[in-house]
Amino acid sequence: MSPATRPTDAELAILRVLWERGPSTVRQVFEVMSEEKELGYTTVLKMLQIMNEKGLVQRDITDRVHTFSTTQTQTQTQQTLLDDLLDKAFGGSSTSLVMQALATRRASHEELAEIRKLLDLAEGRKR
Amino acid sequence: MSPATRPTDAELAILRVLWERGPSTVRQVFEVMSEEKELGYTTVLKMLQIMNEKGLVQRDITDRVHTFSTTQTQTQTQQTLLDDLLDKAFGGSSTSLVMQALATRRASHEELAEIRKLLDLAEGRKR
DNA sequence: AGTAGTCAACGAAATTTTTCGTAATTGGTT
DNA sequence: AACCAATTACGAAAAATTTCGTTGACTACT
Repeated sequence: MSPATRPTDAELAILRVLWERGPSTVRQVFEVMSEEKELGYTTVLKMLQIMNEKGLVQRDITDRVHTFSTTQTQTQTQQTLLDDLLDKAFGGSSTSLVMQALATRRASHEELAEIRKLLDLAEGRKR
Repeated sequence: MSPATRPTDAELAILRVLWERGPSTVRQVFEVMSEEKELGYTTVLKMLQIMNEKGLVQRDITDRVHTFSTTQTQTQTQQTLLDDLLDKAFGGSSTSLVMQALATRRASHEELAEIRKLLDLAEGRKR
C-alpha cells in the first residue's frame, strides 16, 4: 500500500488532467497542460514516469503509446491533502478548517443547502 | 505587500511555533522544534532569516537576542493555504472542499452546531 | 531497406528547499 | 583589557523537485 504521500504541485497539475480526462497518453496530458503554461513534452513524460514509480499513477503498456491513469480517486487525494493541511496549519481541527472555508468563501444557496444536509447526516438526525 | 506566497513545510513548522508561543527568539523556537525532530540551531536561525527576507516573519533587533514574530495571523495564512488547495485540488469549489472535510472527519456536537450557525449567517437568515 | 515521424528511456542540468559548519560579533565577567 | 558563552551572519552542501536534451526503438510509408 502506498503511505498516501502528498503529491507535489507539479504532480497535482498532472493529476488534475487525468481526473478530468480519464486515462490519457503523455501527449494528451501534454496538450492540455501546454495551454496553461509552456513546457516540454519530455517534462510531462518524466513526471509521469516518476509518478508511476511513486505509485501515484499506473500505466497501460499494451499499446505502443502508453496510457496513464490515476491510482487514487480525486476524492482520495483530496482527503490526503486535507489531512495534511489540517495537521500542518489547523492544529488538527477540521472544524476550524470548515469554518474558515465557509467564512470567507461564497457558496450558492443550493450548495449551502447541500452542506446543511450533510450536517444533518453527520449529526445523525433525520429531517 | 506580499503576494501571499504559500509557506513551505519547513516554514510552516516554524510558523506553528510562533503562532503558539507568540514572538520568540531563535533558541525558543529551536527548543520547541527539537522536541519533535532533531535539528540544528543554525537551521532554525537560517530559516527565520529566509522567512524574514520573504516577509513571512519580522524581527525585533533592539535587543541583542533578536525576537521574531509572524507578519500574518494564523487565519490569514490558513486562508492562503486554503485558497491554494482549493485551486489546485478542488477545482475552485469551496463547497466540495467543505463537504469533503465534513464527510470524513468527526466533529463534536458543539462544533457541528457552530458550523450550522455559520451556515445560517452565510445564508443570511435568522433562526 | 530507407526515411520521416512519434515515442519512451535515461541522465543530467536547473531550481527550490532544507540543513548545517564555520566565522564574526556582541555582551557580560573576570 | 582579555576571555567566554551565546548569538547572528554567511556560504555552501545536501536533498528534493522540476525541467529538458539526447538517444535509441518502433511504426508507417515509401
